[in-house]
Amino acid sequence: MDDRSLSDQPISTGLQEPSDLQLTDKQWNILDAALAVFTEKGFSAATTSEIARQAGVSEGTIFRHFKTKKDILLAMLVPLIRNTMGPKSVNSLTQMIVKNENLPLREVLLMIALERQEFLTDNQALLRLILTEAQYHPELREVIIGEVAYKSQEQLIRLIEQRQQKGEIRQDLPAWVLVRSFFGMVVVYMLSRVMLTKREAGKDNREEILKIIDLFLNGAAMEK
Amino acid sequence: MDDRSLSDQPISTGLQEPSDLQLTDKQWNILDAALAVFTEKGFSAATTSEIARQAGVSEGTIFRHFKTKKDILLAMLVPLIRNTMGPKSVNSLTQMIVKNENLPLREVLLMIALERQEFLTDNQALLRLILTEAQYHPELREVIIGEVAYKSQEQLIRLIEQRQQKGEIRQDLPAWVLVRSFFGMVVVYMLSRVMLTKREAGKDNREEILKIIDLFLNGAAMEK
DNA sequence: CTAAAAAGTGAGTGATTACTTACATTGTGA
DNA sequence: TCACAATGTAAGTAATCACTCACTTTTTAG
Repeated sequence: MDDRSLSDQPISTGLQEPSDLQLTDKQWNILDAALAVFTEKGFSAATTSEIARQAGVSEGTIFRHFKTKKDILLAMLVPLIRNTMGPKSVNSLTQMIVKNENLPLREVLLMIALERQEFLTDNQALLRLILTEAQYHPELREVIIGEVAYKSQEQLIRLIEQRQQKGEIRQDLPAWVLVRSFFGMVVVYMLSRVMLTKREAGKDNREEILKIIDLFLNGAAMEK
Repeated sequence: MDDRSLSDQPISTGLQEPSDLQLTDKQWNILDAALAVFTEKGFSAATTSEIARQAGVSEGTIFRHFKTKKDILLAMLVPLIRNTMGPKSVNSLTQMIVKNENLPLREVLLMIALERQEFLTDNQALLRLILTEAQYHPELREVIIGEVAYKSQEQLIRLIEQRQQKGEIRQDLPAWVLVRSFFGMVVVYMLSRVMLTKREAGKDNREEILKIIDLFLNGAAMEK
């Protein structure tokens, strides 16, 4: 009925990770429904009665398992970030970096950008919810920064420093400037693609991403 | 009492622009209070009674002037974007571009980045509100894209094409790739600066921005 | 000055909210 | 089989919500 349900989302298996094994089927149903309702309406506009309806349980059952509405949000998002989004992001970066040490930087960056794009389009609604609610729930903000942002940046810095040592890229700029700049170029490209245009996701934009990588590597200035 | 009040915000004069002259003092008070409450709690969690309290009027007065709560939000944000944020952004870009046609691109980009940074730090809360609520109110989204995003991009594209014709920068990349990439580098740098670090805004980061511009112009690759 | 219109008010309005409680059902260990 | 705990539920609960209305005050026009 609801195609944004947790079970259809690429990220869904997150709630079944080790540290969440104590979750029963019913609790999982509730969090599944909560994801759908929260992503559609936002935390404040979502109601516990609608979550109950979509989960197929009574409202009392919800409050048997979760003390407050906010608890539902955090019980859903924090493990999702900590156990799934975070490791998924960081590990795929780590793998791509160590497995392709001898590939040209250009190729590695393309792989990273494409993987990032897939992740972003697959989990659009969820990411929007997380970033929106991070404004109002500091616990969320800390988990995102600590488990995803910081660790991902760390991996990319490793890649850059690896290539700096090989003499492939400039050593007169700190690695974090290169990392954040590349990240910014790619993410803003993808966001503006989604927001400003009607083009379908994942359609023949490999060439465009290659242009951005070209720009990142060779710069905008005319060659002398 | 509330240091986020409209009258203290750099953008505040927006509501007094020509097309809003029909606003009375009381209406202005209400929108001023609405800005404070909406930015603090978000649209859904904000209550009309608190807006009334902060505006120093009764709740009935609010609904005498605005039909619904959503009307308050739009009556506040749409003119703010259309009459102030939009023109301010676009005009300052236009001026910097035409006034400095003979300055090195590096200098012009620095001016643009610094001006952007000032705008962003001065209007942080307001921008957060706008981007958050744009998710749920398509009218807002359209105004932002049409009045700010599209027109700003247009100006930057003009700058890039101007410099492409002068042979200063590469002509084998479409202007929009250069524009969005530069924008992404700068904005993500600023956001990560605000979110990940504790550094005070506007403090000695001129050098860092210059590094980003250097990267944009000359690329990450080792010079051959 | 006056009368009508506009603006302001605070006490409602019914609907809805997150959450509770009293009770029923189910699962479990001996 | 039975006692008891865990789980589930529908009908609450008080609070709060956006919004209205009957009425007073202020502004305006002739």
